[in-house]
Amino acid sequence: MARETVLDSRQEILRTAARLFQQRGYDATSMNDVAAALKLSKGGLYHHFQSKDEILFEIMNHAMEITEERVLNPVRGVPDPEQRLRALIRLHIEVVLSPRDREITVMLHENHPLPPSLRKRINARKKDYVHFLENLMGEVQNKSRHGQHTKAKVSPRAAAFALLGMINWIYQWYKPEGDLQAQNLIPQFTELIFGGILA
Amino acid sequence: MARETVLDSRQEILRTAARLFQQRGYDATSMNDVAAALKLSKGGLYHHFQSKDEILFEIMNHAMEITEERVLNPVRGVPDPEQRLRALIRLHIEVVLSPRDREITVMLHENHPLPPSLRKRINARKKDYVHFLENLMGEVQNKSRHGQHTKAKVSPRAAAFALLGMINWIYQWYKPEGDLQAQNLIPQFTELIFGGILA
DNA sequence: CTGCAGACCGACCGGTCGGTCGGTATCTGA
DNA sequence: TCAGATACCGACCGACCGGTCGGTCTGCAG
Repeated sequence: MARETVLDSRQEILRTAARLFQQRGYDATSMNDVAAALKLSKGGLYHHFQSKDEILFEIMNHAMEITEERVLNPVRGVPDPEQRLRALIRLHIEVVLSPRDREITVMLHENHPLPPSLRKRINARKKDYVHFLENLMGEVQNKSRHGQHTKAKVSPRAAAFALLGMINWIYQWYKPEGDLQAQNLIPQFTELIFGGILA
Repeated sequence: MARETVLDSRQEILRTAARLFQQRGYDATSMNDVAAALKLSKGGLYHHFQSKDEILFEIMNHAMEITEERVLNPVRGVPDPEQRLRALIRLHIEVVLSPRDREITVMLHENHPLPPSLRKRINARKKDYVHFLENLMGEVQNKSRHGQHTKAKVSPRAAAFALLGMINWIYQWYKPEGDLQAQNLIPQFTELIFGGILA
């Protein structure tokens, strides 16, 4: 029981910290702010985490685990490459837009403050994602033009970075009350990518 | 003559500050750092600028002027919508990747630290750019399917945000020594967008 | 030669930051 | 019941932050 409550405390701290970091930015959020939002003293907060860096790292690591579980794992189960890419686009957009998963936005925006050793570990996980997407792009292109001897105009790598940019930039302009919402966004970005990589 | 040297000083400070802000981040760069890089004391630095915020605002404003002069103005001179969009993509990518224009990256990344009143002024200029691009996307689509009664699958607005995301995200992963350089990037992103919006 | 203005210095200010620490309240398992 | 572990408090630290200020140096106009 003790073990679980310890983990629960850490998780709750991370959730609150992620919310504040997303709203005000990492540097502009003090440990006092985080503690106060949890109705805790700063000393109490340092009982659970060694440093502010550790909190940021755990948030980012959690963000990578969220992408793993909510995007990559479901997607791996889709046999057809084209459907797999369609699923990835949809799930990735949903994760970025999910108000529940503020860790994602923090991970996308706050890489500077992390000390180099921790940043490398996050970047390694990001690179795995890029490679997965790059391979998937190649598969979709190969399958679509199987038999034909034409070559795709857009390389899988460029297409992967383009898609990541489109989606990961959403948090910079998206307003939930705006006229461009998730339901419109998913099919449109999907069409755009498929039209682009199969051209 | 005096007037010009004053402006030169301010410009040189802004250039150096932009470089440091881009490398270490705005919050992580102290006014002492900026002053030291200019071989100046902090007091001397405050002779030219009233606050750190003012420096950041001027950098961002300068970034918007760079886009105006190096992207929008040249592009406005292109009569054909399709060629206009092609030019915009190329010039926008070149500006983002130009090592000389570090202000752009700072503007893309550091919006949080700006006080609300100044941030609104920057955001207003950004919105103008989005609207310009949105209209251009619509023009290209209309011209391409003139006579046909089909409707484009991707709205101009979604396409505009997608393109901005693709390009503005580049600074997050681009390595000048990498295998994906500006010369490869420009035609590939161009193909991807045209394939996508005309699909 | 003089006097003034702009450029600049460096000591200093109040405040805040991340982080520490000694001590206490609370809970748990034997 | 009681000992020990865990959770937590709140005062505190040194460093550093953005910003100020009195004063000095220098170059130019009259």
